[in-house]
Amino acid sequence: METINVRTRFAPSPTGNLHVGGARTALFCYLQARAVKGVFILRIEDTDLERSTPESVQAILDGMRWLGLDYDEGPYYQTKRFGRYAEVVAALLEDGKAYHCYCSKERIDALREEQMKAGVKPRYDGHCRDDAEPVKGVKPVVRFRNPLEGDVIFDDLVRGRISISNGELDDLVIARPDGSPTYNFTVVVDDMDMGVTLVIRGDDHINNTPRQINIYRALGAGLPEFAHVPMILGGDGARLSKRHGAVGVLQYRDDGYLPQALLNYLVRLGWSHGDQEIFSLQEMIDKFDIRDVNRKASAFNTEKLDWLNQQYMKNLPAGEVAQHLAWYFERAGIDPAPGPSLADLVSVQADRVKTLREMTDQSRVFYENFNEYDAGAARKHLRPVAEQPLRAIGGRLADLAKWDPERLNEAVRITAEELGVGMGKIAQPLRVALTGTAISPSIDKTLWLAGRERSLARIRRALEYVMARAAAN
RNA sequence: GCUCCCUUCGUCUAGCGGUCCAGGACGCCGCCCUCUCAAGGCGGAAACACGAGUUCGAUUCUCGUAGGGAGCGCCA
Repeated sequence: METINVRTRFAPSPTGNLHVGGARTALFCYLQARAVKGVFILRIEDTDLERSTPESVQAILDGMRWLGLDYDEGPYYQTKRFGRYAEVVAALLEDGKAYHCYCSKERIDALREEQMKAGVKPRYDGHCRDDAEPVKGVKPVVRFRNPLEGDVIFDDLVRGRISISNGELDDLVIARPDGSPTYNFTVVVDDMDMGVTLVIRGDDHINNTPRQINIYRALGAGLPEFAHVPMILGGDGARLSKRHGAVGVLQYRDDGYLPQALLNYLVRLGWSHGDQEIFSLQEMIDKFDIRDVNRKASAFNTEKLDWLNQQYMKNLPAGEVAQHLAWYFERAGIDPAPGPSLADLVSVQADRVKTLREMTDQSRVFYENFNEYDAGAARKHLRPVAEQPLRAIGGRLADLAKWDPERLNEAVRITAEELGVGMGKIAQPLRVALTGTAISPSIDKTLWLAGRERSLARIRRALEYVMARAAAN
């Protein structure tokens, strides 16, 4: 595997958005290719015309790009390769390695039902396998002539040796009456034509592998290596589905996660490197080996993703995080121009929130005016006793030479000392005055982000509120 | 039903016969810090599914049992 040009591929079918399970498979394919300086191919398996949609194709492409999983070849589309599949089917037919089958769906269904009832594995009985009579008016399907005897054995890079008897397999349909090819056939032709040397895919395909291997052999093609990675389950241990909420990669983007964080979370699902939790993309590439992947399905845990996301928000350069944040601001309709730089904002907010979306929501107040005070916060902190502290700090701030966190902190501290009260007596009313709520960054940082003009105006407004309230009593 | 596969704290995992009365991380609990919320520091509770073997010795090897997953399409 490490000696010659490794070629991996990610081959999703565009019947929905790129979900986290697929994204992790794509990540593994990507990492393995990069780790050995191989080639990573993207192929869209869109032979199911009924369920494939252009929107899904776009969602997959967008998801890949957002994650930064760039591919070296593709995207290839199976729908553009129908001519090639027909050619291979014809060759197989010619060689007697496939045959026409005229059995009706009704017959097949009845057969299956019978077999299930008899307690055996349902499979095609080979009715048309040998010299079947063409049935007038029936367009036949093409079936692959699977070997009757022997076992198919392969050494899966993550599962180890897997063996299944040909007696368990049947003659699968490789082309429908209209000539369109089926999945198990197209993958083989594509992987062969595209020179794929390592097939990494979900372990829901493990049962398909033996029959695909038989097709490779019939085609006289060399076998790629296989690595079947376990699935990702929902937080409740059940198979991941829409009822688990966010399953699409782009949903995580919309919810405020950094692509680095999601990638980091995903790579640690089923893979590890000692006790290390945080991996840059480069570290993943350097340390990843598909053979180290676990066999067990793992449950998706949003709390840990949240933690990772915060780690990234805190530790990435603020300017880099700010670039992502700008996207959320735009989406939320916030103009960043009248407020602090987004990098400054990130440096203050990163360790207080889990997502960029939360950061956006909690930062609006530094860019736009708020309409009213949070009722509970105002009741508790904007009381008549707050008048003196607010006046004192307001006066001191107005004269402050330079508006930076150090000086601001000092101003609040000195004011508290002069009034002979604790920091909280100044900070809390001030916090509510500045943000409308009792929750915000430390008071010096809050002042800093709000800026001089805005802060002074809001202190005046709070004083009016306090006095009006006093007068009302 | 049949075939294939899986099984260490709630979750993600380390462990590749003795170093394990099982280590790390998230979460949880407690304490500290503190102008709110966080972040941070310190500490704590928490797991080898079960039963037989093999072995001087099994979390680690083998076989069963139980539980779970996937597949059995003219879907991919």
